[in-house]
Amino acid sequence: MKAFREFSADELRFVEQFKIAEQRFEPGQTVLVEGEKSPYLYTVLSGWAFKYKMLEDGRRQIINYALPGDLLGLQSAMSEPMQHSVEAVSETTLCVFAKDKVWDLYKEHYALGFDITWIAAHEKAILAEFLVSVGQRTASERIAFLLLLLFRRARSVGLVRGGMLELPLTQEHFADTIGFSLVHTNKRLRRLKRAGAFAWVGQTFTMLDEKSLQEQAGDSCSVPLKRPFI
Amino acid sequence: MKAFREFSADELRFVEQFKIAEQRFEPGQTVLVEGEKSPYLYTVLSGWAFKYKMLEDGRRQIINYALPGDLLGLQSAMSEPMQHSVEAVSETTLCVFAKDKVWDLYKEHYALGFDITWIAAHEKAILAEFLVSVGQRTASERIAFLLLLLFRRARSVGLVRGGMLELPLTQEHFADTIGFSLVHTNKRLRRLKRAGAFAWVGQTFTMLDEKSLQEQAGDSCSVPLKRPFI
DNA sequence: CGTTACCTTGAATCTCCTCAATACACGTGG
DNA sequence: CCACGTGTATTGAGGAGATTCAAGGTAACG
Repeated sequence: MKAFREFSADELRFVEQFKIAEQRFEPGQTVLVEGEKSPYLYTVLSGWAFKYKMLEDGRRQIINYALPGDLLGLQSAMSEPMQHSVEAVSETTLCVFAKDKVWDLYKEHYALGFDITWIAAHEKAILAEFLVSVGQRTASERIAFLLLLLFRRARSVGLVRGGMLELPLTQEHFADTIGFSLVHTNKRLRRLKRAGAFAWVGQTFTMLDEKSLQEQAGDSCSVPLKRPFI
Repeated sequence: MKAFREFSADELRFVEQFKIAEQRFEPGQTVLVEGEKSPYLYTVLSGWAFKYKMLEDGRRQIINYALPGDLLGLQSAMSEPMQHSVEAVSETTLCVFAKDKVWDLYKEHYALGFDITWIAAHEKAILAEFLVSVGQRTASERIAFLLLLLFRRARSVGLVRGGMLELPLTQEHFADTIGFSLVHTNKRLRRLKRAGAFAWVGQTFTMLDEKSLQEQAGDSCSVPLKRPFI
């Protein structure tokens, strides 16, 4: 849980009493709902979740994925209603914090406050990357880019062993992330598979040629991956 | 410049010595470059700017617009290289801060640190809205949505007088924001104009029927607009 | 008066969407 | 054990939507 930055003894003590509980969510279960205020702030301990927004007619856009170490509910921790919903993909364990102590965190442990800002800025960078992808890249590029991004993020938190990764997402998740229909996503994904830079059978993703995949993504996947906090 | 939150006397004093200078940029001038580190942190005092990323082959995605009150260069203020470039649209005046004092800000004025996090979280919300737009909405919806968003943000900082707004953007900016070609953007924009919810002649945008435009945007334009800091 | 920047429009082509059908794995209940 | 439903993956066909290419128009500016 604290594989990111070395805390001081003081900070450790604070974080420990800041933590309320751990909570488990089943696949498909909703963690947070757009428009509601949550009294809690979460971090992911294990599992995959995703943030999304829906339009009235059912269209869904996945905003970002949450892997171990990521924050959930920062807006609501700042007394704003949630701007998106969050759903668990796999079985997911979250660490629950009391949002009413966030203020104390800034007051008494400014370094932690700085870290939270850093995380928010970092997530902005990821959203910007997604935006470039959805706005400018072709279907194949978007898929390659998303696979690459997820693989690298997963690797950076130790989820990749021997080039293999347990990837619990469906093609529908992919479609709703890259902004194409499920059918079209499927067709382009099949083509990419045949190109051979990766294998994806069942829930097991295997990276075979990362450099090649990066070329198919139109290069540039430049998301920084280290993270300082919690 | 401080139309957002009431500062304490202490905070005011800090912000004033935190501020280094004011700097003016001409239309088209580049403020920050992706990949570089800037020793400064900026806020917009007047004018319009935009944040964007480019792909190698020249495709450009506009990430967000910066209006008076917005922060520029937060990542670089946290010792990270810039994740996007920034360019001035109109003549723009920026307030320049020393990034090496950001740490002091968190240490001695935690409320300001909290505000910065708030701003970052708020911009995440805007990026998420853009992502939904580019990923899910039709061309017409995207244009209507963007017009609505810009109009409301401009209004919230006092740039709208009598339903009229000086809008210095070109259709190319629009195209690169919503993820369509310039030609197609033009055709759909003309149609929207004929629908009559707004007028846009030269650089003058006039809102005629905000509710109607919101309907054409597929409703929901739910971006919060108040802002606490600087 | 020529250049530049921006807006506008048509035609041909290609991408992507929708509809529809099939296939497979899984779990459940008869 | 098998029939059945459900969720996911796959593929084809036809049509809507977007792209590119190309051409023309206007206004501003030196």
